[in-house]
Amino acid sequence: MAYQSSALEALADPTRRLVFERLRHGPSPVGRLASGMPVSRPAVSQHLRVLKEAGLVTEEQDGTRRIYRIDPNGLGQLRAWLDQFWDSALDAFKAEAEKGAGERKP
Amino acid sequence: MAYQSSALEALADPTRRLVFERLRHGPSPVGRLASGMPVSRPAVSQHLRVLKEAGLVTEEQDGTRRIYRIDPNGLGQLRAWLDQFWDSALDAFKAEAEKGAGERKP
DNA sequence: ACTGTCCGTAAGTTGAAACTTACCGTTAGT
DNA sequence: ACTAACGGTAAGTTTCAACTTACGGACAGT
Repeated sequence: MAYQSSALEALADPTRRLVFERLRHGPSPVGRLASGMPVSRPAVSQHLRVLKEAGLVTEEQDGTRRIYRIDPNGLGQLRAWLDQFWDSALDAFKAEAEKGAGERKP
Repeated sequence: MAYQSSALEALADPTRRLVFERLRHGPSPVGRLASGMPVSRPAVSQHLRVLKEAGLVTEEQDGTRRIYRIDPNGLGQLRAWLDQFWDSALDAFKAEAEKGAGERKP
């Protein structure tokens, strides 16, 4: 908890979303992620740090490189938060609709 | 489409999330939303505009006030995007796990 | 018509975050 | 040991968004 917020903030940035989407298809070292990106490698590195702190990716060392991959955990928490929100919002919507119908003919 | 991104960016801001969470329990005019908030009423107004442009809330005029309420539409799109992401990420995860198992005994 | 309430918008300030370049440590290969 | 590849971190710049105050327009009641 208080974890979805950082995940939300992490995914808000377009460049970071691009990094994340590249990881969607499988793990990758930093250099490969950065190549073909509109920003420099250090920038990608910094984005990866944010994603990691948000629990959205994990890092694994392999020799001189660091392999990053998506962490289903963080994504799951975000999904849970959204679902909960979705449910209560729909409840409020329904309750209000019924109330409105009651007021229509007083 | 290209709608989840603005929704994501909208919900990334803590104050805006606070506004949105207040609407979670039912519709409200701006003044009531702003009262008891850590920011001024104009600030809340500006946040509501962003939420509206992201398709997360709707606005209805009632005399001199504007009633804001959550728009399930925007929330649904965001949820759909996340679900899709979730699915493909899990697929990649599974595929990689199998590949890893195959490499374990070559 | 006058007054008060409600709220959106304009204009300006400020702090944070997304970049860049430069640098350094670590690992692997020869 | 030397060298090259890989990538994290420091420092500095710049852009942008979140706020403030000030203002004005629309509606409701008297």
